Amino acid sequence: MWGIAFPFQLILLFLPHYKEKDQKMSYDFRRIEDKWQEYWAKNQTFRAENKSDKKKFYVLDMFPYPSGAGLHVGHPLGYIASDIYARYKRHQGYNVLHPMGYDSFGLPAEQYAIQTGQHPAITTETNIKRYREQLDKLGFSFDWSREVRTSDPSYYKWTQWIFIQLFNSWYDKDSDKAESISLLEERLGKEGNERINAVCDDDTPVIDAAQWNGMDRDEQQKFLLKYRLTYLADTEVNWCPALGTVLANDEIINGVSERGGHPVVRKKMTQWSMRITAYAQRLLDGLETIDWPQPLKDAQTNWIGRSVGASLTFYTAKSDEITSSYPIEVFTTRPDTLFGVSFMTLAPEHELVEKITTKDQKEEVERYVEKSAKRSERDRMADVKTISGAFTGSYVLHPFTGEPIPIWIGDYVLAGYGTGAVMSVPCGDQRDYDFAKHFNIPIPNIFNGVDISEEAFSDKENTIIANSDFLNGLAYKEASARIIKALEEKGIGKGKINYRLRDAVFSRQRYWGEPFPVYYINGIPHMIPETRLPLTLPEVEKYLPTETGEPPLGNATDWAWCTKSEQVVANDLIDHKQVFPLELNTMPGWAGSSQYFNRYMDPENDEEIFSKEAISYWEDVDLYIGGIEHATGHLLYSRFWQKFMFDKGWVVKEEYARKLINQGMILGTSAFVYREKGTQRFLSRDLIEGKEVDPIHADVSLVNASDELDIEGFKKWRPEFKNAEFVLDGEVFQVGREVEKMSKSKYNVVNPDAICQEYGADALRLYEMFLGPLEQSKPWNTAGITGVYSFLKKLWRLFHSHEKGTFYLSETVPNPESLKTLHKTIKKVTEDIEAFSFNTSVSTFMICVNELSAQKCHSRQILEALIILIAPYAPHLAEELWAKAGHNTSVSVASFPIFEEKYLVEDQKEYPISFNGKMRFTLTLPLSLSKEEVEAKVLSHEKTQAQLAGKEPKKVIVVPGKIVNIVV
RNA sequence: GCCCACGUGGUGGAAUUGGUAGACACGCUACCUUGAGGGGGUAGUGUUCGCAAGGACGUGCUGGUUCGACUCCAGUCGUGGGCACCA
Repeated sequence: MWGIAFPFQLILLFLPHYKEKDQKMSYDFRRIEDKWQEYWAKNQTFRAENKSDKKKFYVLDMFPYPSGAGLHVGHPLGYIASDIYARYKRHQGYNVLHPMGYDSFGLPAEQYAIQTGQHPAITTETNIKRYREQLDKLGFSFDWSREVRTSDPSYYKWTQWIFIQLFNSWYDKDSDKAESISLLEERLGKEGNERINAVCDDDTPVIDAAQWNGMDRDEQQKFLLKYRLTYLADTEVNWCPALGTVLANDEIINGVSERGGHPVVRKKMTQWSMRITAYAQRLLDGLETIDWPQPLKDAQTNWIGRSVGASLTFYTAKSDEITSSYPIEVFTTRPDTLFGVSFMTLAPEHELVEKITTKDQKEEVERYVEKSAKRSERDRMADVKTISGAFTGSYVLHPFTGEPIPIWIGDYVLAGYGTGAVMSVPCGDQRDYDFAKHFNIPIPNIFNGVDISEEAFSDKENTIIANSDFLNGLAYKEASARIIKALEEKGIGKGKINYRLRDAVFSRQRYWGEPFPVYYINGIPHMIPETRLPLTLPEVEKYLPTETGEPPLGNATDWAWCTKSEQVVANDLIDHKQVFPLELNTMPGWAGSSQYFNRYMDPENDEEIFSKEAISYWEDVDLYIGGIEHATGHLLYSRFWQKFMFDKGWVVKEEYARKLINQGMILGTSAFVYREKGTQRFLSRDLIEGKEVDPIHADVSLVNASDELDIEGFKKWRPEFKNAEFVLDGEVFQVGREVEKMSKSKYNVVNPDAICQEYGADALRLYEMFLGPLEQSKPWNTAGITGVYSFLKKLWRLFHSHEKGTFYLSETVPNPESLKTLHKTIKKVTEDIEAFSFNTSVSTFMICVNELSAQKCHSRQILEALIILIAPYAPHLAEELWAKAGHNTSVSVASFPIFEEKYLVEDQKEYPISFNGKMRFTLTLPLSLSKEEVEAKVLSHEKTQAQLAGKEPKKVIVVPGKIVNIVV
């Protein structure tokens, strides 16, 4: 009995003591992180106030679409960076707005609903919960009281509201801003539209006041649609039959839908459009005023595609067969080459083709038109080399020479760009040149001293015009100005700036999006009253298009608007007198994300989109972090809406984000095992040379830091390989590695939850930053996290006394060495955060902790400063140490340490001594020495003499405090 | 084809903006510590010649500017991204 009891008592004696010491000493990140996440939530530590004497700072992340897959380690990268910056700004005394929300309308939830019948709102709710849990685990300092969800009626009320405001506006080119539609009506009633300089549909007829006043209300409304900033138009759209929806150009990849990969065809449909083209120039100009990455600005500049030139009209020649003369408008960037035109080319889809084609050519032209209509965009794109076209048989007359110019059609001219017609100048444009060569059309040379026998000459800068009447001898610029003047005098043309940017189609044939606040009377759209917003999404039985091809909202039974009761009523009640059908389309994904950054400023406001006080305090986003994939989508549309809001005086800044950073993508490091062809034998990586093998993806969690496979784990994971033979290289089986996009199908997805569980959120945050520059794409490799994990443990140990086994800070005056280490760190870390160079600040922390550990520093003065420095990066650990150091407020409001030069002052320098620019040895010398003294000391040194080997130095360069270079 | 970004050890990357290339980590090697470990520690680790001291080479490639170049200039190759028969 005693024999057992004695050692047992011994254990009892030692265990509690041992455990206690162990617990105090060891870095128990799970307990610490749970504790502080709870503390922040309970105390609303990061709640931002709209009224404050402090200066504001707004740090914004692109809000996520809550997908069913949850977050992988690539998603939080930008959030960690912005969180560090937000926390840093709080330490600097700013009132920081750092919100988060969800872009929760979208196709995946809808497709899931189609498959399962589950309402998208339910899936969305579930996904959001999951996202929130994952985000919370990472210790972000979001002000969750400001959360927005684009699918929430209290939010999309304001998306609908903005839509109505756009509907009620038009763009006046004279005032160069959006104006109220009632102003336009007033002017139309007084003077017609001849003097109204507006952005409007191309086919808008010129009318006088009498004509306007003579229209009935419906006709007037139809006419106004030509001006409204959001309008209904028959547009040729990318119709995807499989999805039953229209896709934007940027939602189509290689001719198939981005989501699902279904075929896409061209089709005419009545759609809502946004007149973003009205803002083309201002969207370009605005880029100059904001600190956004150049590649992103380039992408937007490209997308807007401004080109300067002239628009002019040619008239077709009458003939016995074609008895009327038709105008053909063209746009050209080279009006100076007008005398070099030797043919015209129309897009096969051009409306005039039918009218001007002669009997003789009819068959050929029809065949060609038919042929090119069949070709998909994809074919046309893939097949750039083939030159094809057909002659219409008709001519236009040259506006100055009167010469007849043959009219051709060719599919290299795009119906959707410019006017769908070009004046072809083969000597000055390679495509025109190739076309002319192919069809034996003459190529007149209108350039002085240029050989065009092999190719066209398109160098504007070195152009001297010849054979061109009054343009002879002029350069590009002068010739263009002269010809534009001449065209204007003749009344057949003018200088023009053309944009590639198209108006944005705003209708989607989907269920899970914002309903339009629109009902129809006689096919004319009317807005429901603002006071009745939001118009909430109706329930439907099925989320698919209806059998008659209507959008999913066509399945709703209660989807009609009663103008008397001002509410949604059953479809049965539609009488087209009081009750009218509602719009069946919904808004696209980018609608909800185009103003969310302003709504965060005052998210609970039910009276206004945001209060005047809120917008005038927060103004704009100081730092916006997100992916570059939104360059020509969200980031362009949101700028457009902001400019509109600015015109209306609702926001105070024309550009909503001063600075933007694109975080790079985190790539996966896939692992491969190699199976010998035709066998069940797997070979370790080093054994595959000369063998024919099939690489097979292995889950990255089965591979350790040395690329060794857990064979048993692999067999369990892929039971079909249970009996496979594994040929080892010595003791181990090695896998191959390859960097690919992180994706489920490649088994290289790394889940942040697992990492938090094993190493903690602070380690994950540090590691994501340590990986490399924020903007750069970089591969993920979980193995490396042990580096920052050991660093955190080392940091923890720095605050504990090994002897006492407890938390320990000394109150003694710090030694100069430790002060130097600290201030070196303050300097570097401050510079790094300001430059968004988070990877280098993590290394700086490591160096700092290495040095302080070596110095056995326990000084409160030093270590408390270090806690604050590191708090933005590892907030949980910092809070815990801060509390242990005796503080009872959150470290997040402590002032950031200030760098003091005096601690870094050196009195000597280890000079690198180089010969012909190559460093040979170093020499420590006092910094007080003059140039001459340094030179003398260095030259007399024995190592210098050895290097010189008796030769005389030709020249000695001394840069005091930096370097000595001796030229031999 | 046009526009943009980027090329540094076995790997991720650093370099005070023209001044000691490879900081800090991962990995690897050897050793110490622990009952054991996904623990802690010490030393080494660009390539190459050499027992060593020491030398040579080295930032995609070729030139140039400079006392001195990863850094600036010209050209070139490669990788990634955007746009694309845009008149």
